Amino acid sequence: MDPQRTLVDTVFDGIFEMLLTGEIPLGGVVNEATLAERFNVSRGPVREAVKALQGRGLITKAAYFKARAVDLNVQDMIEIFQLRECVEGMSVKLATQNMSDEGLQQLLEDFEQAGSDGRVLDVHARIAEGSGNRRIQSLLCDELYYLLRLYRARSGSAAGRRENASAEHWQILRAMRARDAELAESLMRAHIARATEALQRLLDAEPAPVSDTAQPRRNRKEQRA
Amino acid sequence: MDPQRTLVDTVFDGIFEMLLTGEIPLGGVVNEATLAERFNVSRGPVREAVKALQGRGLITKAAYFKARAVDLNVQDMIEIFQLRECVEGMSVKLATQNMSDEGLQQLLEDFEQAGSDGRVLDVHARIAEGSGNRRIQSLLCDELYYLLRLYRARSGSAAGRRENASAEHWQILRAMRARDAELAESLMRAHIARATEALQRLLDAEPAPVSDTAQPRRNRKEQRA
DNA sequence: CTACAGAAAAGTGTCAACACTATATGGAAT
DNA sequence: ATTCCATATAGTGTTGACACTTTTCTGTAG
Repeated sequence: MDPQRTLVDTVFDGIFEMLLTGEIPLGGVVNEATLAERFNVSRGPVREAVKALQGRGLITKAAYFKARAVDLNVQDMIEIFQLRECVEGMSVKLATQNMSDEGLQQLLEDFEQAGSDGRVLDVHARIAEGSGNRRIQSLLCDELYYLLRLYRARSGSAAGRRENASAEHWQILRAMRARDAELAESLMRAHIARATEALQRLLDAEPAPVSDTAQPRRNRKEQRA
Repeated sequence: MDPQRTLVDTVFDGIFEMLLTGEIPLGGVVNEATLAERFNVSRGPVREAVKALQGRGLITKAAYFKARAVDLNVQDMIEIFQLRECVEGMSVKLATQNMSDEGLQQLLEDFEQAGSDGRVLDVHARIAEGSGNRRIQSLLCDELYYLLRLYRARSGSAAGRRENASAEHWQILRAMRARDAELAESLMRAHIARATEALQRLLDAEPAPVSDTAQPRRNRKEQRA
């Protein structure tokens, strides 16, 4: 009666964990046979898990070539935050229009309870849920979520998290309660744009990225999609 | 030396074609063994292709349950267009800021050449390319592209395509040439929002969706994620 | 006739072996 | 020493068989 976890799910989580801890370095190769042995499964489930991770953008791979973990640099994060800026903006706009008074009240109370830090990301997830748009919710909470987690885990977790984020969240929630969708969207976009700017400064200051890639010497045919 | 097509790619395209033509009806079941026989391959490649299609949102599936083709209704399309509205807006904003004068000039000329209709979607793709944000480009041109194509193919292709889209495209391109990023974004968002409104009218008028699902009777345990 | 339980059938998940491709190795020619 | 080619090795792609779960079928009790 449990949601029936298959081996692919286990291996998927396992590989993601290995990425988080750095057991698989960013940009490092991902060997099917090794992983199969590691998890005591056949190569089949590993292949499917790798393909799923590929779909989430965490692993890159071309036919007959070894798979590599994604090499997250600051530029990539900036692009992700640019995408988040507009989507989170639309998310809060729709949520402001669609959420019930009760739901909004609940959200405010829960946020008050949780305290300033701790579960900052939860606010964004709750808003995405309230948007009523499942595709936006999936994009923010599933697809981009893994990339953000991975980056924060491997980059010292400082980047992206900021001091006055909590105050900005309060501003957004107030705009939502006032049912001012346009304002809420503007505030949210500014909220995320500020994080993007922090990344931009990081990029200007430090040319060498977070990656711990053991850059292999390029082989003849490797310049392929 | 070719980009090395694997059987998974072939089957992926084949299944997508079957969805476009309606050989697999929307919401219909997708049987691994049948498809394997159809394409003269083993079930392995089929499984991986199905998983890839699942990643693109074209097929839904839970462990040990039969896979089903997505059942695209108007509500789903509205949600996709809401997402597109904000992302295409950001896309054109970034493109206006980042594209070179030469690239922009080229884009204008190509659009003039192509005539009013024909390759309307190409403009959006070119702009996404010019945004310099690979994640936005991938979202618009890869992930959402398949869903749009499928919907247009199976819904009589009328919805989403509008008469004065070409004029609106010209407006956007003019704003880009004037390097007015804010205006370009506003125009693009309005451009797509108009399509969303058309869908909204469709939803109000016609409660019965496009789907040709042969709704199977619910089984005991099927209420699962 | 309907509802339920158990057995049969169909379908999905997993595995281990084999086929194909890319990478690494070693030697010959320059 | 360096470059090139042939060969060996490692790794990925594919397959068919088997294990597990779901779905359907069938008979029985109410």
